[in-house]
Amino acid sequence: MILREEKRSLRQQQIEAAAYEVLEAKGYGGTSMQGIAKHARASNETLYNWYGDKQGLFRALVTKNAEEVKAHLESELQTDHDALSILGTLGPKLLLLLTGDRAVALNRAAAADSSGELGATLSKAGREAVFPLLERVLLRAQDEGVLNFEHSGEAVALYLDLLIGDQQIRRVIGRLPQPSETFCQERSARAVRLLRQLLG
Amino acid sequence: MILREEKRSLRQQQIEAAAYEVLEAKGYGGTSMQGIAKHARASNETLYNWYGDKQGLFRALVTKNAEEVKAHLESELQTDHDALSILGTLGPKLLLLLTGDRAVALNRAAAADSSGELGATLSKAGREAVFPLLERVLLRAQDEGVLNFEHSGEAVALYLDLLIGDQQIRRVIGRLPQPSETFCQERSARAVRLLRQLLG
DNA sequence: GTGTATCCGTAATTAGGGTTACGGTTGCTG
DNA sequence: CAGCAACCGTAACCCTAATTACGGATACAC
Repeated sequence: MILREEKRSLRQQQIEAAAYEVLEAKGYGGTSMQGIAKHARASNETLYNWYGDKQGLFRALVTKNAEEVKAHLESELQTDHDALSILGTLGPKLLLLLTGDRAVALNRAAAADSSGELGATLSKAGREAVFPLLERVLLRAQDEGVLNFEHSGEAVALYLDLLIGDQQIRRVIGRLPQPSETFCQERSARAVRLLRQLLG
Repeated sequence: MILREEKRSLRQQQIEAAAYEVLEAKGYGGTSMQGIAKHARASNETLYNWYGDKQGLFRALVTKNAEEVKAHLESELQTDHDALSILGTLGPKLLLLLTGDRAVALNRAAAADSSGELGATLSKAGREAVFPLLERVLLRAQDEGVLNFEHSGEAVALYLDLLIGDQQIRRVIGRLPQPSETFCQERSARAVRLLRQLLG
């Protein structure tokens, strides 16, 4: 006997999954509420009742995706491995998520959103949420005597430059395919190696 | 007595300038041929006669912008300064151009273009054209005994990671304002400093 | 079983945009 | 000057999409 709230939540997940399929297949410009409704076997009226308007639906997509990413990465922090091992696990995952089809589609939506709202949401719940996680890891590395830096914020920014660089924008404009897990592992290992050279 | 070709070229520049104004103000999704025509005090018919269709107009914008950027940077290479001085001049300019309003607008257009054509044009005439310029500078730095690397392509990629990092995507999704010239100078200097630490 | 809220499938309304077309004006050439 | 090409300003055609509305079906509560 599923509760009403749970049933609705389940239905919303189905609708949101359908939205991602349409978004990834057709881009933001090619994604209509009607298209999503049809794909999800839902009605326009339900979408508008639940999300308010198109922007509201996309706000929900961005917000929930970022929460999932954050939770996923945060669970990596619950280990008592040493900091560089955590980076070795976290780095490839982060890069893979940020360059995955879903993230690319959401970034494209944000690029097309002239209100700036989706970009703000994407960034606040994305990079800006991940930043303090990474900060904790790098501070742990400093406690362990592996890295040495004065400003933890700058150390994190450097790590992100080395890990991500311009991979995202090149994905978003369609110039890079989705990277393999091997590539992400290698690029993450390179980032850690270079970080140690610079801050070790 | 202006020649007919020159007059047309001049008129095209006016139309393209108007296109940029609309594009930067309203984003790609909010930019219509009618809007550009009106802003440029031109007719739809002229636009379609000269550019073929909307995609053709944007292709021209991307292509011409990239040519200008490349020529601008290439003129920096015609000096016989030492390599790191050239990087000191080239780096800030490149970063400033890549994060300027025009580049951001074009990247947004490319992100919205599901054909992938604008992204390909943007990248081929942008990053992929600048890459060999930078390669020549870094090879010059190696000749001068300042840097030492095995693969010049990797050295250039590292430099771009350090110079640009994720500045572009964050501009494109609306999370960063246009950076100041001072910021670009500082970030360029940091990139050179870190490059020397890693490859010096 | 009855009543009601919710949802689906479908359609309508409104607005906007890509592209083409047209009458009139302008500019150039012979 | 006459003829013609090119361009402007305007409108038309066709299509798409955001949002709202409606009849009917479904599910739930009493």
